[in-house]
Amino acid sequence: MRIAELSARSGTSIPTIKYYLREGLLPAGTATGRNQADYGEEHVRRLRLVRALIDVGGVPIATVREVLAAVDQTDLPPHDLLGVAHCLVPAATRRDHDDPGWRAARAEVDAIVAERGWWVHERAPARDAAADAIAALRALGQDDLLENLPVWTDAAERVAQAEVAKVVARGEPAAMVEGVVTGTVLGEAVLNALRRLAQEAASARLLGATPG
Amino acid sequence: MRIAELSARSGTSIPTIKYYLREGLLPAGTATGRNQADYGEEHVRRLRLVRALIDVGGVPIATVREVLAAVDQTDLPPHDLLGVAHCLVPAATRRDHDDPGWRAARAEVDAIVAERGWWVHERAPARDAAADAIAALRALGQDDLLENLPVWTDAAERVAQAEVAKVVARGEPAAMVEGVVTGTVLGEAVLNALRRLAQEAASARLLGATPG
DNA sequence: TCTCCTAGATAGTGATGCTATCCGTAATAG
DNA sequence: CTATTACGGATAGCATCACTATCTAGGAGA
Repeated sequence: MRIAELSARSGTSIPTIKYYLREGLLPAGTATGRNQADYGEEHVRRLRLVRALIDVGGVPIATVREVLAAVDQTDLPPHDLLGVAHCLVPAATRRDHDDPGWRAARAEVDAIVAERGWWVHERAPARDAAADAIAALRALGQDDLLENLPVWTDAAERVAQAEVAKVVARGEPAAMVEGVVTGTVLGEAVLNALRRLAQEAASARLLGATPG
Repeated sequence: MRIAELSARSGTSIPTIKYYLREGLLPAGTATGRNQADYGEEHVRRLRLVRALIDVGGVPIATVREVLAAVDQTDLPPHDLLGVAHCLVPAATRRDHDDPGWRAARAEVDAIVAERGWWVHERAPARDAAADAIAALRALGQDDLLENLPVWTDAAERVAQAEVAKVVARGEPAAMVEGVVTGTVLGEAVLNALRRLAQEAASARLLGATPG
């Protein structure tokens, strides 16, 4: 198919598709002439994935490129599958990692990981990300909210277990990698939205209000 | 205190503080002369909150302004407390809401809300956000991952219940509103990071790998 | 042939989140 | 009592991001 059809089938404008081609988010079609190329189903699929990551997941272009490069590395050992998802954690904030408050939060995260018996790389970016957020809550004097850390950890553990099980059940490496990416990013979006809904429901229940 | 001290105490540059003042994220200090103003502890506190929302939560400036305006509306009825958090859900994507796939996803969300007996506003933005993500997963053919919807819903329910309980326990309205904002945004950051860690752990466990 | 489409290149756009500079005034150190 | 520094306020500039528009030269289909 030519670019016009790819555009129609994916709901993405032609200039945007060209931009993604330039940025390496989408492989070039097979050239059939000096200025003609042919796109296939895999381009439609890839384009839909890109749009989902960007629109729903809010993943920046540069990160999408990295992730897709990893996705296309089909010769990954199974264990490194989730390594792909590491690219998806935004780089650490500029927070001062020498700040005692931050170091305490980071130690707290490490303690949780150890206590749960989680096998996590010592330098996983998610450790820092968790520490950032915990440190921020403490700095704001919201320590009482952090009493829910065990609840959060439990929830994270259950959810992650179910998710990884589904992905592993696929068996085929390519499908697994794609499951990791979509599951991590879009699953996060689903979970966050459900949490907001549940919060509204819980507040209505506890404060005995009538919905507006 | 003057702006230099406010800058030092909050770790935010003076130009940035001036920018926040212009943008209405930070109330002006009490003027003590034609070109002098005095800032207090509440400015340090507010500035730290602003930085946490922006740096850790990734909340855009315009949204921070809306949220803070709501926070300062101290005469809210308790039930509307969580309404403040609604401002924090990013506006719906440009996804076509007439798309049948999206409408099905939205119906699925409504079914979950009904089944759980959640009391949620019919037009809550989180309903649309959840539908966006679910529709994207279906469009990408990742239906097997959506079999985890009950697991996600359970997790969201437990977490939200604990969180709302903590906030309600505070009693004082001003502290409750601040708890809603920080809990929603920073709690989300903590939860997402913990989920990533748990995923890595679960994958190591299921695939029997050794940490690198 | 005539018109439209195409790939590829280059440049421009609008939003966001700061950052830099200037001005006239005020505190303050010597 | 000056010299230096800091201040508030205003304006303008900058870097990044994610597109979007335009141009060129070359096919494709009627």
